[in-house]
Amino acid sequence: MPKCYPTHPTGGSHRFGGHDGRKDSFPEETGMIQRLSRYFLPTLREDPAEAELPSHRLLVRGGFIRPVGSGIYSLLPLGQRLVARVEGILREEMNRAGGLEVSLPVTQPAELWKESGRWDAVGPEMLRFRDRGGRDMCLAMTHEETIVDLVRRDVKSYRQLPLLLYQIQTKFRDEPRSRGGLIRVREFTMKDAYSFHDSEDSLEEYYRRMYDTYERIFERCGLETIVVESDPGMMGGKIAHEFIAPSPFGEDTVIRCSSCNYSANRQVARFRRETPPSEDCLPLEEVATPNCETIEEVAAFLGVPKSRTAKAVFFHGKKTGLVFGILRGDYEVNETLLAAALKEPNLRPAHPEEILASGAVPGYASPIGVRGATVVADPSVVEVPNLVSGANREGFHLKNVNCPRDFQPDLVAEIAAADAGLACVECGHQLEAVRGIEVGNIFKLGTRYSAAMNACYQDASGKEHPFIMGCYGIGSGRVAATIVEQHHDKDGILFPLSVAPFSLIVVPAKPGAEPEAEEKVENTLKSLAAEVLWDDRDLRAGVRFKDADLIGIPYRITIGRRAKDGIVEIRKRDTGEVEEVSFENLGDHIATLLRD
RNA sequence: CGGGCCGUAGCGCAGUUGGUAGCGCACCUGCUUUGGGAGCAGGGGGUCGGAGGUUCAAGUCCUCCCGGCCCGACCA
Repeated sequence: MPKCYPTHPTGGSHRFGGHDGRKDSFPEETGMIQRLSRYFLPTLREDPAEAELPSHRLLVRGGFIRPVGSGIYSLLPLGQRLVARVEGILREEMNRAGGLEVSLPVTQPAELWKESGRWDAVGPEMLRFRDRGGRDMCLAMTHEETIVDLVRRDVKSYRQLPLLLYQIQTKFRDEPRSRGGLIRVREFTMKDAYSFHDSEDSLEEYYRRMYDTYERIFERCGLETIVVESDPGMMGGKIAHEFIAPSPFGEDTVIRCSSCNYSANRQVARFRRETPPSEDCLPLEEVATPNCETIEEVAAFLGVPKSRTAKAVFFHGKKTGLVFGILRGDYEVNETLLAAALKEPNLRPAHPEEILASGAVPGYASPIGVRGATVVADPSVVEVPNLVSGANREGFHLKNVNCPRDFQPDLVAEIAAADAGLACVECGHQLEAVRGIEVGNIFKLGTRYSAAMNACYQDASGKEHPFIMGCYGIGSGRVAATIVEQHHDKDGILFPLSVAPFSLIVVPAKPGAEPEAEEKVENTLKSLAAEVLWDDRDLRAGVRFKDADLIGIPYRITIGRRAKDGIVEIRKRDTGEVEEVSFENLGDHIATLLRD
């Protein structure tokens, strides 16, 4: 018999980037039954040593992903199917919202980034290199510049607006610290969308639409999320929201009110300061406080509550120079709020020499007598009388410091970080803190990029205006990993049906032992067009049950003991409940299960 | 970029006062097993992260470098 090579059913390599299912959820494979003996599923019996997060552990162990370098992963067939399912949902919902799919390059010339000003503004997280002609290039970490360039060339009239374009594309950010498997990587795939408008109202309409679309997307993915106000950061927008999936291993902290619906990323969260005690201003007094360099030590030494002390924090801004922040001793500074108050994009902790040069003494610092620093005071120190503060002299503090009698801040702004237990800025009720993973974000960009890059349309009177823009991102790999974070147990993953790489796994207790039963089940599944993994491996049933549990396929059909009576078992992965179903009822039964 | 831990077979690990490399799982062969990670027998697989040094002799001691993980700084 001549050896022949099967033609690949999908033909050619139309999926570039490797992570980019261009079709919705494998339609060409609908109804497929994949023999596990012919699949590539290297599961591990033991947890990989370096993995800490459940999703990292389970995705490596379950044969979904393998590490290639720091923050760089390959997707194996099962992982690729998982991500493709997530991306299928993203694509369906973006299309439903009126989005048009495009594909922008990952490798980009520096010119576009120089036009927007981000070539210099963005730090080492952008990977830069030169091509053979010596031209500056970079790997895209986001695509505002490219999309603006695309649109400005061919969209000239308000009649072409609004326009919503999106892509599902690889991005590269050279994170200083990648971690947690697919949760925080350097190379990742993201659904990013950009909208173009001729009015704020139109932007608002689309922003709202994307907000609703995101809620649908995460619900379909089986993810619980909290929507919060967020910091526009380097995107330079005005209004932004993040979708945070609660998880004990999340890197973001959501501050939210348990009474009203206030919620915000801790980076921008506000809170209501307590009403300050009303006291007469007492005379300033210097007291010796040897070896009291922290608020705890000073408060304990002098026997005053921390809330009656003032804490000094020092930063250095590129534009501002030395920044002296002062807030109530029991609060923590929020660097994001401080930077925003100063309109200072580049804030870093100050070096000791810089602090000393201003006349302030670290550990014993107060704004009194400090020169050459921008003093930013939180309202808490402005309102509270008779505070304990440093004397700018080693080993001494001042009692009864009062603002503005003793010092006059250059700026009064809320720079204290909100935290659990403080009062809600809206209703005064207690705030709570929740850890979570940011799975999506939406920004109102305004004209930040269109103005810088001279991307304009003409209005009805022929006048030119820069596009008003919004942008909307969801990391597909991160969503996949977050689903695992929210859906697993001690035995493995519990995929929601909507994103499961396969809907069903068939495990014959002894493959080949009941050929008629296997054939009946196979024909039934084919007629249902279900996506099925069929575990025909020559392994003990127990091993295959363990693997089935590990990889989280929602339903398992076991062909076993009662096959000769015309009965198989259907086991639900998440509840473990088992039903016995006859061959005659199998089709209807599974159809019902897969419909929900 | 700072602090901590760690690099030995595909995975998980052991390796004593320095003496020429091991265990479990996985893999290959055979037999027995077969509904929750089987048993026996045989077998393959290692530049011990890399470079330099000390030594008669280095997985082990010293120096430098590289990589990984965790915490922090940073970031969306």
